Amino acid sequence: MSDPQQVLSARVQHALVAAFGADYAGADPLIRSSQHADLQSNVSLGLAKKLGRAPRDIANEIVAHLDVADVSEAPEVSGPGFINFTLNGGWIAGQATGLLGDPRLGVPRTEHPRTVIVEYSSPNIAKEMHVGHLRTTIVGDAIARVTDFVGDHLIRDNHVGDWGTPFGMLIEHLVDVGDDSPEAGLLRTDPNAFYQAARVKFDSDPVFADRARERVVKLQSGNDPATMELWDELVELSKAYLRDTYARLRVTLADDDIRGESFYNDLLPGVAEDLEAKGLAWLSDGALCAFPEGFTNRDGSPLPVIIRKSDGGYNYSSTDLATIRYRVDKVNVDRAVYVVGSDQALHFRMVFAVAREAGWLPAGKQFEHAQIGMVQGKDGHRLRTRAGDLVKLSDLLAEGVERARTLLDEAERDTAAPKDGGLDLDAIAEDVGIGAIKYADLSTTRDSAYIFDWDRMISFKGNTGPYLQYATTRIRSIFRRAAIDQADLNGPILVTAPAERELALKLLGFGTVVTQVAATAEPHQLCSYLFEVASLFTTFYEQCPVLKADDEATRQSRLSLCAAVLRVLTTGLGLLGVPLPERM
RNA sequence: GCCCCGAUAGCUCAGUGGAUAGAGCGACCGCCUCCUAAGCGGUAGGCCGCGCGUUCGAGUCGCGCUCGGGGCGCCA
Repeated sequence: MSDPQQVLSARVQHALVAAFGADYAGADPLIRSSQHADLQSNVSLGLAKKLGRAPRDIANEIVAHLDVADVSEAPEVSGPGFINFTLNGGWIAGQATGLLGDPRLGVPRTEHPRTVIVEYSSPNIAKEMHVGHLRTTIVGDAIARVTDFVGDHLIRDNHVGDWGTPFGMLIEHLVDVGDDSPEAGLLRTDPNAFYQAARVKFDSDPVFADRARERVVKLQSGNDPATMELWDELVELSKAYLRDTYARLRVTLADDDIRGESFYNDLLPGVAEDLEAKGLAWLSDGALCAFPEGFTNRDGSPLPVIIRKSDGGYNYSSTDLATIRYRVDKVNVDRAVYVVGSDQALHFRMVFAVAREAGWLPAGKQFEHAQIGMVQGKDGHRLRTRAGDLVKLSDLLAEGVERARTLLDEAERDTAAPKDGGLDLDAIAEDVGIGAIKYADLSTTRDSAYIFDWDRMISFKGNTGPYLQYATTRIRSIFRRAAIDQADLNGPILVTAPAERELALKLLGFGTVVTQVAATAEPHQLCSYLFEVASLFTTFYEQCPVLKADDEATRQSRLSLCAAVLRVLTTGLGLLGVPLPERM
C-alpha cells in the first residue's frame, strides 16, 4: 500500500479505536485532499454530535493517539476541526522508489477474483460502424482491459447483431451477386453499401422481397443447411471488416469474442415456455408478454416486455433474457457489464427485472448497464442514419490521422528525428490521430451525451491523447539522448524541488484510481488522473533539469523519477487502449 | 402521463458531504543561446438552472419546479 490516502486512512482508523473504542473501528476517517495541506481528515466534525464533544477536542484526541511519524510531519488541527497532514518528503521519495520497482505500480490484485463479462461494441453484421458504435467500442475496451488488469477473470463479449429480419434480405442479395463478386467484397470494406443495395432491392422488387421473407423463415428454423451456409459466409465476410476496424482502433476484440444473437437462438423457446409456466408471461394482443413490477405505460397500464411476437418470432428482449440465463447458469459469471447506449436504459432495467422475477438473476450477481451517452448531431438530436448526417467511422479515423500528419509536417523538429532520418511519419500520425479520437471518447463521463464535432474529437491541446503521448515522448527523448535503458533505472528517487515532490506524490495514487475505475466502469477517472500526472511532469520538466542536474545523485534520482512517470503513463494509457508513438 | 440522463467560467468539461468551486480551449500578457514550444508561467472570466428541505457543513443528498436530450407493444 503506497497511496498516502489509504495509508493515513488506516492510521487514523487505528487512532479512532485507540481513542474512542472498538465501536469506531468501522468509521471512515474521511481522508481528503486539501488546499491547506497534502491531505486532511474530516472525521472529527462528524463525530461531534455522537460524542457530545467539540470537533477540535476530538481532533486533538485523535492526533494524540495517532502514530504517523514515519509518513507525515506532526499533524495539525485546524479550522473547525480538520486534521492536516503534510507528508514527509523522505516517505514520498521512498514510496516512489518502491513504485518504480513494483511491476504493478501499486495496483493491487483483487483479493477475490470474479468472473466478469464485459459486453461491448456489438455492431450489426453488414453495417458500417458509426461514431455511436465507436464510443461503446472504445469505452468498453478500456473497461475490459482494466478489469483484466486488476485480476478478475475477464470475458470479452461482442454481442453482434447477426440474426433477425434483415438477414433474409442480406442473404438473398449475397445469392444474387455471388460470394466472389466485388459487391460481396463490399462487406469487407464498405458494409453499408452492401446493406443499402440489398435494401433498395427489397423496397423496389416484390419478388426479391418475398424471397427475403422466405429466407428469414428458413434461417430462424435453423434446419436448412443451405441457408445456414449462406449465413455463415455473410458473417465471415463481415468479420473481416470487424477485424480490420478493431485492428486500426487498437481494440482487443477478436473473432473468438464474438458471441452474436444467433448463439442464443435455440434457447429462446425455453425462455418463453419457462416464463409462461412461472405465470410471469401471458398473451396480450397476440404477443407473449411479461409485465415486470413497477413499470407503467402512458395510460398507467402495466408496461410489457415482449417475449414472443404475435407472428411467433422472437426479439431482442427474449435474446437478452436467454443471454442472462446462459451467463449465470453456464458461464457462472459474477458480474456482467453491458456497455451499451443510454437509450437502452429502460430496456435493460425491464429485462433485468424480468430475469430477477424469474429467479434467473440471483441477488449476488452484479449485472449492470454501463450507459454510453448518445452522440448527437449539430441540431442537438440523435445522429441518425437517414438524416445523411452520419459520419462514417473510416472517414473519422482518416481525418484524425490526416490532421496529425499536418501537425507533424508543420513542426520543424530535428530533435525528434533520428540521425539517420528514418522516421516513419505515417506511423506516428496514425498513433496520434487514433489516440486523439479514442481519448476524446474516454475522457468525458461515459453516460453524458455530446454533440458530434470534429474539433472536439480531434483536438491536440490540453486534456487530450496527444498531450499525454507527447509527455511520454519527451521522457523517451531524455533516455535516448543519454543512451540510458530505463530498465536500468531503479532509484533512489529523491524529493527536494517542489515539482519533484508533487509529481512523485501523484504517482502514488495510481493504484487507487485503477481500482476505482474497475469498480465503477468509468475510464474517464483514469484520464483525469493521467492528465494530472502529465501536467505535473511537464512542470517538472520545465523546472528541473534532468541530464544537466547539479550533481550525480540528483541526476540519477530525476532519471528514475522520469522512468516511474513513463511507466505509469504507458501502463495507464495502455489500459485505455491509447497507442503510444516513441517519438512525435 | 411515467421513467432515465443532463443543466458548473464565453465554449467543452472535471469535481469521492468539508475550509477560498477547478482544468482545457478561446481572449489578453510573458517565455525557445537550455533534456522536443503538440510545451510552460501569469491575468481576466462563476446567484454551480430555480425554490424548499436534511446536515455542524450542500455544486454534491432528498423533494418540487423550469429548460434541454432520450426512452416508453410486437426494429435491434
